Parts: sequence; structure tokens; C-alpha cells
Amino acid sequence: MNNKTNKPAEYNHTKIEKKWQKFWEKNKSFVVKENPKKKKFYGLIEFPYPSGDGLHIGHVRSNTAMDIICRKRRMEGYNVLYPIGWDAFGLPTENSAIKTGVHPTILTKKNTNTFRKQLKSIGFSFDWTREINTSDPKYYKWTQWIFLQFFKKGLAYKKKMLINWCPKCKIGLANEEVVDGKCERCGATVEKREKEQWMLAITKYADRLEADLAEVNYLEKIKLQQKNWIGKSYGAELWFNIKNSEEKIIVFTTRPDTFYGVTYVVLAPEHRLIKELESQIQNFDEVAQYVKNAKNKSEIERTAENKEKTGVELKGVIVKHPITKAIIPVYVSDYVLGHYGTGAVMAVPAHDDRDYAFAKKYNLPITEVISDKTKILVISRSLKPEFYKKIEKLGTVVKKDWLIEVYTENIDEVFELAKNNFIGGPWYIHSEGKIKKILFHSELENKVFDWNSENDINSAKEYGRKIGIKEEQLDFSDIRQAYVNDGIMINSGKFNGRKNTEIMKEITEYAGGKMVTTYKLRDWIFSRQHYWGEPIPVVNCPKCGLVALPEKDLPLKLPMVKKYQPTDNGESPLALISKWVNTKCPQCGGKAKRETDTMPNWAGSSWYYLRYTDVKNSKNFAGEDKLKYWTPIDWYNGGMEHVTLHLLYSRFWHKFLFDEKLVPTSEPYLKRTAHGFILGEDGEKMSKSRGNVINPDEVVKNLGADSLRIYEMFMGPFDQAITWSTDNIIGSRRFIERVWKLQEKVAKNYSDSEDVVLLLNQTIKKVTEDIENMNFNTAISGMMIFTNCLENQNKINKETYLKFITILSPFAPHICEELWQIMENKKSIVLEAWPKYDGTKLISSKAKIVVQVNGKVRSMIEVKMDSLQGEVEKEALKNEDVVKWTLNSKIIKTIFVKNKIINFVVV
RNA sequence: GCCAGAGUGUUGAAAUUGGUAAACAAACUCGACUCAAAAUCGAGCGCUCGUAAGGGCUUGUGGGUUCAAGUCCCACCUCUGGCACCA
Repeated sequence: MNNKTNKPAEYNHTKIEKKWQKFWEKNKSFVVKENPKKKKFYGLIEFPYPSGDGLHIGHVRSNTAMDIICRKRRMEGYNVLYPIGWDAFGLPTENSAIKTGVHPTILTKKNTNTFRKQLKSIGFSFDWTREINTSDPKYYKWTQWIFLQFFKKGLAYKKKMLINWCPKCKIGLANEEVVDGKCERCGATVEKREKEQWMLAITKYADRLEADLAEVNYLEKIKLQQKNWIGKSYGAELWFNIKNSEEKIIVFTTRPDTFYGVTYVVLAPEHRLIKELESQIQNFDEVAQYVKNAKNKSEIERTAENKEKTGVELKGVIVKHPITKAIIPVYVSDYVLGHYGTGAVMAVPAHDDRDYAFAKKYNLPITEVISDKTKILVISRSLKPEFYKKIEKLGTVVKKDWLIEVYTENIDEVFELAKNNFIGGPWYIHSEGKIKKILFHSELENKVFDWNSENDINSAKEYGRKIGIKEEQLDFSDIRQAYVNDGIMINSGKFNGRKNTEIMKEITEYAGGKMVTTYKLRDWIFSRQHYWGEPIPVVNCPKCGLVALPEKDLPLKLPMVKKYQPTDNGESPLALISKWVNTKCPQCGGKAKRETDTMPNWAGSSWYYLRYTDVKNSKNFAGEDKLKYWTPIDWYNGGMEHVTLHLLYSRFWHKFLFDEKLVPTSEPYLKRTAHGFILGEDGEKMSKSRGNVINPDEVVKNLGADSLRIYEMFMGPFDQAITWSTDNIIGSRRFIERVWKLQEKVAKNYSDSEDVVLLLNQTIKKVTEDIENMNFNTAISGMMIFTNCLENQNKINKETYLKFITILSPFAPHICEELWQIMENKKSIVLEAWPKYDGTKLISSKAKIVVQVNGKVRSMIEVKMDSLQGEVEKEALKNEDVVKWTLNSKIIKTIFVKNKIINFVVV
């Protein structure tokens, strides 16, 4: 191998990469079995959807990241499972089948073959023996089986409801799939349609899905997004009796403190009481017409009319306020949502923006129950400290961020005090809530204007212009009309004078209501009217109702059809195959019809990670012992776009399976991280129509998989969106070639200099830690620095080089295997132990000390490590540059930080 | 509107507990090699004053704390992502 001149062969990436990919496959390097003696590590990436476009450069980024982690774990002695499969059901394949007439199964096979070849060409350390495919009947048998468990527990149910209907895809969408009132996939405006749908009762798990987030190690932003999506809120249910009726209107509110301020009640158009009270409603025709119109509005129309509120009074329906006994009117309006809370709200126009707008439009009374009259707001930072002490004698001070709230009877006195206690700095206008005064402040003068006076507002504007305030800051028109902040109770009977935040529970009980928790999360619409999905294994029998298929009949296979087009009436194409549809009831044996809806593409991906542990099992979705060994997943990386969909759905399925005692843990993923997108070179999302798609095959062919891997990890912070740059890849390729050429300098019995040994240990430490934190870009820059250092040496110790190759190998596995072999090692580098750094060789014996004079860097000196202040000071003051700056001055203070800095303060 | 996150050279970006801002790359300029080009190697590369030595300034804007601020505090501006009539 080493010829006499020690000159390495040219670096031929194609040859080397093919060679080692074959080697790994032949030697089953990444095939794993359960081994109780070894600690396991289960690393997971989101399995790809095998689209006809082939592998995306973004797949390479996230797969490489997890590949690096998994390869490192193997070297650290773990038994590592890193599986791969295909999330194969889905609309694009179906659409392509419609267009080409080729069956989706065949298209899927073709596409997965392409993906497999592409993934293998990049050298990911997947265990290919565990490949799964959600459209394989052997797989979806268990998707159907799990569905039936939901069904048997009553968590899968059918419901007639208004659904989000995409007229282009001809499909019902889950709420999660509607973005800005448009179909997430095709962008068509979503309509409302009434249809009977399969639902999964995810809301039953809302509390646990929220609470258990505390137990898992997800990125904080992921937890936050899930929390927001689940939308837990704590409030009160209160009710209003209806005159001449047994019925009552139950409302949900997070502000029971404003109960005395209720001046009307509003029902959502979908509210059941509207029909129930038909006989009482004098203007029922008008009401019915309004309800009909509201239902026909698409999401987009409803939100577009956000500002302009509409509604109709239910004339003849009279309710009494439970405490004040005042008669209050009832309205129907589409600003109230039917599916949230109780579908009805108590309106408090004085303290809610929406209620305020509605009340103004329909001339409804506005009753203030929370006062800000005893409150003044001032800017905290620009006040003299003495102010606080003085003010505390006059009232209660509540500090909030940059402002303070003072609750006091002596508002004018406090205001005078505030005005006179400003210290320098810029002036402010502050207009939060209903502040009665606008305060201008400059170093020159204080000016106060009364907010309630039209004249004052105008002079305030004039004054503002005069002292050079931007015009947009002088627009006070958008100031809130309703007072939504906290304050002191007024007009509220026995609660008067107390702080509103303290009486929530008390007032609720007094009004005869109860405190409740509500969630924004809604049940999951689980039906799709499409061909290319898992058939729902249920039969509709006229006698027995909905009947589950017996387990022996699973999988219920998708029948072959000639046409995949969804029908215009919203039926699944399966409905057209009468042979398939007409069947016998498994329970009574009578004539029955099969369910023709299929499952959404989120079904198969809700449990795929479980199947990986035991792909061939035909008796269970996975064996108990396998699940026990491999689950939970130690580290799951995926896209942010799946945080409220796939991630939440799969946690829900997992929790259900846990309750059924079918999986050993209540959470599927211990740790979840997320990657950023790769944008095209123009900074836009990559798409065929824009023509900015980068094909990974080209890069692999021209520069090699190792260069591609290094570049994608080096291009920027892993969690951030980043723009692709074909120019910049060359740097990664150069780096690899430099590493390759270093082999000619390797010598067996050569001792490296102290500097090299130090840098080696520092680099090992850096790479080890950076991988754990997914700081791949800085790990690589660290290795580049080390390479640059080695290039400056005449010779390199062999051990040093080998250690370096080892830590580089997860990033660039092929070239490192090759170099490893060239260095006359017999085994594969995959089996090598991850190098440990020597803690005693991380720190140099010398320290470079920055010398500052008055905080400005003037020089740098080198001293022994851990030198004391006295020695460093002496040394520093000898330095010419330092002398120059201290000569004619007096040192009044010296700041010394060991091994870092010495700063002389002179006058 | 609400909730997150981010604003640093020509570009992608680094910067532990506050302690040399711009590491590592890319682009660019000059040089070496070459008949020439590519590749490779070497040098330079924030702005500004200066022939130079050397100085001053610089991390979205404005303040503040500190011997010392990209980093901490306050306010403001802009961008990105998520949610959005959620009572």
C-alpha cells in the first residue's frame, strides 16, 4: 500500500464510496439484533414520502445529522438501531396514477427503488433489513388492527359534521391540514360540506398530551407549539336560565370576574338551542337565514370579515342575569365558534374588544365593572429611584416589564410625582389600555395632555410634530376601546374594591357556576374519500350497525380499480366497486356494505417506529420483548412542520396503545429535535416550477457523497433554514482532499509537538460535544482548523492521524474507511472506539494574556499558565506598547482575570 | 393582535461564565507553477484617517450597568416561523 515515495493515489471518490458501500452491505455492518448485554440506542428520522421527484437535498441534511449521531453511538459501544422505510400512501402518488393510468403500487415500487438507490449512494448507516412500507398489506394490516382497537374502545366514531372540503383534491381535510383557509397540499380555497366522517377522539387525551410534555426532552419551541395547539385554558362555566323554558344557556369564559358586566349573550350559529327554541323565537326566519349564510361561509370569508361583526337577535328569548336579575338579550353571531367552549359566550363589551365592537354596532349597553381609574401607568426605567419609595406610601405598586402599575386613590398626586421624577433619556408616549393622559417628555420640558379631550389630542399631535416625532407614532386612533387589563372591581356588588385577579373562583361559585378546563384541540377527522390509503375495516350492517371486521379478515386489502378519481359527490372511488362494497355482516351474516372511506396519510406514520423493532412479525404489530428492548426512541429528529400533526398524532396513538398495555412506555420519543429547511439558491423554497431544485445525485457524482455530507453539515446552524450554495461546496471537497493528502506525512515513530497534541485533544473534545448539541458546523470548522495545523507539520504521528480519522468518520465515512485501511488496519472503522480526549492535555503550559489600558487592547503577552496577578502585572508593564499608554498617567485600578486579561485603568 | 426566534464583513457564518469581534469557509485581488487555462500552493481581504509607523470607529436603533458589552438591563425598529373572532 505505501510505496517508496509515500505519494498517495489520487482521491477517487466514486471508487472509494462504491467500495465501502458494498463492504458495509456485505458485512452487515449496520444490521442489529437485540442484545441484552449491550446498551441500546434507537435513533429515528421521519421516514420519507417516496415522491416521483426523488430524494430531496433536505432529506440528506436531516439523515446525515442522525447518521452522524448513530455512527458515533456505535463507536461509543451502543447497540444502534437506525431504521428506514417509506411513508407510501398519499395524494401525489394517487394523482400521478390518475394522470398516467399506472397503478399506485407500481409507482410506489418505482419510486422507492429510486429513493433506496439514492439513500444508499450517500452511505447512511441504516439497517436495511428493517425496511417498511406503509402501503404494504403486511404493514397496514396492523394499522387497521390498531384502528379497530380505537373503534372497540369507542374512540373511533362516526359523526355527521361540517368538514373542510377541498374542491380540487376532492377530499375532506383535518383542521390541521387547512392553512389560512386553504388546502395545505394544493392551495385551493377550502369549502364547508356536511358529511359523515370517521373521527378519532384525540381530545380525550388532550390533558395528558399537554401534561406529559414535562417528561420528555423536546426542544422548547416544539413543546410550546404543541402546547399552543392543544390550547389549554382555565376558566368558568356559567349559566343563564331562559324564561319559559327548561333550557339554559351555558357559557364558557376565562374572565368570570367580569360577570356583572354581561349585557348580552351570544350563541354560535351551530348552537343546538337555536333549533330547540324555534317556537320561542319570534323572528325565526331571519335567524334561520343568518345561520344558513354563516354555515356557507368558507373559513377564509369568515376570517376576512374579522373586523365587521354581524348578528341577529333572538327576539322572544329572554334570559335573566343570575345575580343582578337584569333582563339580557340573546344574539346569534358567527364571531362565536361552535366547536370551542360551549358554543356560547357571555358578552362583556366594556372589557372585551370583540364584544365591544358588536355592542357598538347593535347599540347594546356597556357596563364597566373593572376600573382603571385608580390606576396610573408610568415608564419605570426613566424614573428616579427615590420615586418608588415615595410612591409606595401612596398606593400599591405592581411592576410589569418596563412599566409599573400603581393602584391608588390619589391619582393626581401620583401623576405629579411621576412627572417630576423623570430622569434623562428619550421621551415617551405611552398609550396602553385607557390611559387618561399622554405624557411627552424630553430633557427640555414635560408636557401633559388629557386623553379625553379632543383639543388636547390635537395639541398633543402638534407638539409631537414640533419635537420631531414620527407621524405614525402620533396616530392614537388604534387605541383599544375596551379595557382588557386588570384592575379594581366596580359595579359588582359585594366584590367592589377588590382586585379582579383575586376573585375569579369566588365570583364563579357565587354565580352558581364551576371552574373548568377547555382545550382548543378538536377531534381528528380520520376519513378520506380516496383510493390510495388504508381501507377502514368496518362493515355497515342495516341490522347491527357498524361492525368491526374480525382480526382473521385483516388485512382488508385495497381492491384493484380502473379509476382512481375521487367522485364529485364526495364518495371514495371504492364506493363504485359494488363487488367489493357488498359483503356480509361478520356478526349476523346478513347483507351489509363495506366502509368505503380510507384512512388519512397520517395513519401509517402514527406507529411506524414500533414496527421497526420487529418488521416481520405476523402475529403482533411488534413483539413485546422487542418493544421492551428498543423503545422508547432515544432521539427523533424531524421537521418543524410535523410538530402539530404527525408528532401529536403519534403521541396520541402511543398513549392509547400504552393504556391498552400494548407498549411499555407512555411516551414514544424521549428526545425530539428539528432541522431547518434548505432553500434554493435564489432563497426560495425548492420546487420544480421555480427550477431551483438541486439533485443530490449530481453532487454525489461530481464531488462525492462525503463532500455532500460535509457541506450540508457545514453550511450553517442545523436548526435554521439555509440557502443552498453550489459555489460553497467546493470548500468541503477541498477539506476532504487535504485530509487525504495528509496521509503522506504520517510516520510511525514520530512525536508530535505540544501544540499538535493540545489541538488534537481540544478537537476531540469539541467534536464530541458539538455532535451532541447538533452543532455540526462548528465541529467541522474545528476539524478544518486541525487539518490546517497538520498541514504545517513535516511529519504526523500515526496515532494522531488515526484518532483524527476516527472522529471525522461519522461525517465522511467512506474516505475515512479507506484511509483507515491504507493505514494498515484490518477491521472497519465502524467498529472502532470513539477517541477519548486527555483532560490533562487540553490546556497549554503558557497563557496568552490580553493587556488593556482603559478597556482598550494595547498589547498581548505570554506568561506561564496560572501566573498570579503580581507576575503578570510586572511583565505587562515592561511591555513597550503598554508603557506608551501608561507613561504619563497614574494607574488607579488594575483588573486581572487569570489566564485571560489584565486591564489597567489610568487617569 | 398574541406567542416564539433572529438581526454581526461582499456572502454562509464563529465567538464558553461579560474578557483580543469577524474563527472556519466562500467570493474577490495579487503572486508562484503553466505556452495557456484549470487544479494546486503562497499573500491580502470590516470601515476609516495616514506615504508609513500608527490611530480612530464597528455586531439593527437609542439609552443604561461595568474597568470591560455581540453577550446583561430598558425602550424602539425590522425580519422569519407558529397561532389567530379560542371568549
